[in-house]
Amino acid sequence: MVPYPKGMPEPKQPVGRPRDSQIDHAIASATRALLAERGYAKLTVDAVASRAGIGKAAIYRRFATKQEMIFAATVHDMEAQPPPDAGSLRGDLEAICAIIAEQLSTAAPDVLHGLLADIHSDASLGARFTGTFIERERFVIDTVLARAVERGELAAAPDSGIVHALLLGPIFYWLLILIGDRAELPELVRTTAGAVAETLLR
Amino acid sequence: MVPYPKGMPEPKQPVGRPRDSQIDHAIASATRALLAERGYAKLTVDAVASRAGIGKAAIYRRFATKQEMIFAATVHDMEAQPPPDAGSLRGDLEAICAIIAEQLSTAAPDVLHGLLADIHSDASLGARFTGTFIERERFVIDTVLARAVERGELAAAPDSGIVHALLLGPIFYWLLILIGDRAELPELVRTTAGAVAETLLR
Amino acid sequence: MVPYPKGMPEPKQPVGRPRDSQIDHAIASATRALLAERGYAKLTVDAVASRAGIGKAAIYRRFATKQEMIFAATVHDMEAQPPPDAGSLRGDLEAICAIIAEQLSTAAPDVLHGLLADIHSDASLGARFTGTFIERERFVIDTVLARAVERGELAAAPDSGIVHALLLGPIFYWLLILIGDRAELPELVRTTAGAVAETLLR
Amino acid sequence: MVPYPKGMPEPKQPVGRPRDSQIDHAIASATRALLAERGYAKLTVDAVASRAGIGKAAIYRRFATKQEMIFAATVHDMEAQPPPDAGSLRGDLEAICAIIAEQLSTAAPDVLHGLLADIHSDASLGARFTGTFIERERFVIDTVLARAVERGELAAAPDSGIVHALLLGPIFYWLLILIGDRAELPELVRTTAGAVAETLLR
DNA sequence: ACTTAAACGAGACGGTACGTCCCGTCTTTGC
DNA sequence: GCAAAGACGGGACGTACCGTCTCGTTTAAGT
Repeated sequence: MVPYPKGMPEPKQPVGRPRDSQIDHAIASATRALLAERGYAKLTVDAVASRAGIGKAAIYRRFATKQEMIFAATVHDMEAQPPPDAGSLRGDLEAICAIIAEQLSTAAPDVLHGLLADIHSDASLGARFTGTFIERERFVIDTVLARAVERGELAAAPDSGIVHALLLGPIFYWLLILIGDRAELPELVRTTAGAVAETLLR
Repeated sequence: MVPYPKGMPEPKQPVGRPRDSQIDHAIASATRALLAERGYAKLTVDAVASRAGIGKAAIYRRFATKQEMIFAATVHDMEAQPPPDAGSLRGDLEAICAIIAEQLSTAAPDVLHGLLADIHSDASLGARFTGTFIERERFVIDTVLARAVERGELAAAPDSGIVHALLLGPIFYWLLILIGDRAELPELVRTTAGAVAETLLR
Repeated sequence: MVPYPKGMPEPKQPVGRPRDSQIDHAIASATRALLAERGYAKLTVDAVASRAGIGKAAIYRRFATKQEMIFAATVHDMEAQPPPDAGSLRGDLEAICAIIAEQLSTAAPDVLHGLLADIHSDASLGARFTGTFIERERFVIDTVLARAVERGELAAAPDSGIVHALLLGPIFYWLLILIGDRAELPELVRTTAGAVAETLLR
Repeated sequence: MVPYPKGMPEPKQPVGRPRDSQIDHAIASATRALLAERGYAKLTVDAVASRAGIGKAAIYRRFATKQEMIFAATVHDMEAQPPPDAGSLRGDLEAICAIIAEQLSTAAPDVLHGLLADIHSDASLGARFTGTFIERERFVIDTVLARAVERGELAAAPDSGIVHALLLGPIFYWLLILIGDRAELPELVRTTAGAVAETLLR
């Protein structure tokens, strides 16, 4: 995630005291710790500043809003993954699914819901979310489908939106709505990927 | 949905002026109207009271928190649907899927996300959500699967949790994450139900 | 004090169930008890009704406002005293002073201040207060002064307003502002009456 | 009056943004203006904040309750007056009396009563009131009496509490209870001071 | 070494909404 | 047909956060 969404059109010659990168880490750590301790709804910016031993201004110098701060602290390590290449459509789908399941599992459901709610309460945040997370997955799925066409597994690439929903929906539903047992995730991943693969392959 | 979550375990002999059921409706209507007009994040209790032409106390007499109020107003008319009986597993699954898609479509994504976030930020609300919406769907799915076993379509009923996720996950994902075009919902429903049916029937 | 300030221009033929006079006492008792326990500022009508074992409507059927209720409960037994006749101006003044001191001593300072504040926050209440309590005292003082003129102690009756203030002011100040020891009241009464008498007699 | 009754016993090194003293004045001004316009009973904290162009938090950062705020705003400019020295007991007493009459005349009776009621409904406010206003007057009276003893006017200083009540009681009674004409105040002051002086001088 | 511009901790600021409390009125059911 | 019980509209209270804004101090880079 971009650490300094505020400002910085061109990397102009810095003047004055530079930002302390330790503070970046302190903010992220404090945010994650407080999310784990008290949950998304009870997280306050003052508490983060206090826990991190810094002033609120240091936070708002880096992030425009509380939501940006949380976004950066939580999705920070969700680095973009290159499209998997397992050699078969089914293998690729299962890999995509497994990676998402793995990434989503690291956060508590209330945090994910809070984040999603905040994202969808504001059009510009929603656009950023779509432009990064959603587009990234769409690209991965498109790539995998294109390779399947190249390999001759598929005659033509189907609507990738629907494949996206079929493939990732069950994982989200399991983790966010059913709050299901994470031990069963591997089975769910396998079943989901299998169902999608068979449907696509007719 | 239970209209008076506050108090009253046994329906004891009422004394004093009874609650005005018109106010129940006025609260729910005003809440829904304001959610539609201004969105979940900008809904205030004062605005609901003002719009409904009542005092705030009448709201807090019925609901312990703003979240309870919204919960009641939005999940209120999601009346339980009896399990469909289309004569075939595939038909039943498609019917379940279509009903959920229909119900979810009536609410804006930001409302659904706000609701889910609030539900999962509070244990008691979460329990009530699970106890109503989730259990209700689980029962519907279990019934449909049992009938398929009776008809000989299935040898044994599979894990209904996973079926639940496979069947409803894509719809949620489409509406809540992808914010996809609702015109494509029928196709998504058909595809999803088909995929699940084929997977179950091997 | 007038027990039923609401309604009742003429004592017309009562229709229906008559008011329960026990309730009058219950209200007054509960009011006095709660004033003693929690003070004027924390007295609520609901608490009085609850303590008296009656409904709030029974209170508001008798008194137009909370203030009227307290007024009735606290100044109820301040029956009008006839002007004293001790045979001398000084004796009369001391008697007036002593009676007021005695009556004021029965109430806590916070109650008196609360009452006075409520009285002066509303013009109509203020008028009623002046029309009863103040006029009554003025009449007593005028009578005593007139008798002193008759007896030849005074050449002419002085401005009774100033005598009023000189005579009762120190008592009020002692009890309401200084919150002074009530054991010293007799001495204060004697000194005050003496000073006023000597001033009037030159 | 102490501007910041909340916290801070020793004047330790201030950290962070200091309080804006303009806001202190704005609060006091707005409070006084609204008291004059709408009366004590109809004064609200929101109205004060709005009139002063500040947030409610700025008020509650300075004062624990609405009452503290009003207390500070109204007793604020009653600056302590040094004991008068007119050369005679009678002259001094009349000066004391006149100063009090002057100060009390600036406020409406409903404000004074409201203030007194609030002061006596709370022990801590009452203590502060006694510790400032009452003690200050007591000191002035003690000083004047001591000087009269030095001058040989009095053999020994009498009980200053009783002198206090005799001297200021009539003024309070006239302004707060009788709501008497302020044009007659000078005469009342002269008469009262004269009566007290003659009584003390035998 | 000295200037300067920005970052820093602390916390006050305007604003908004929350959930509570109480007043005086209204509406049931039961005696 | 009045009384208790208690719901009702209205409105103020004091609290909690948000995102911004001073304060006085600290830290580098550039003179």
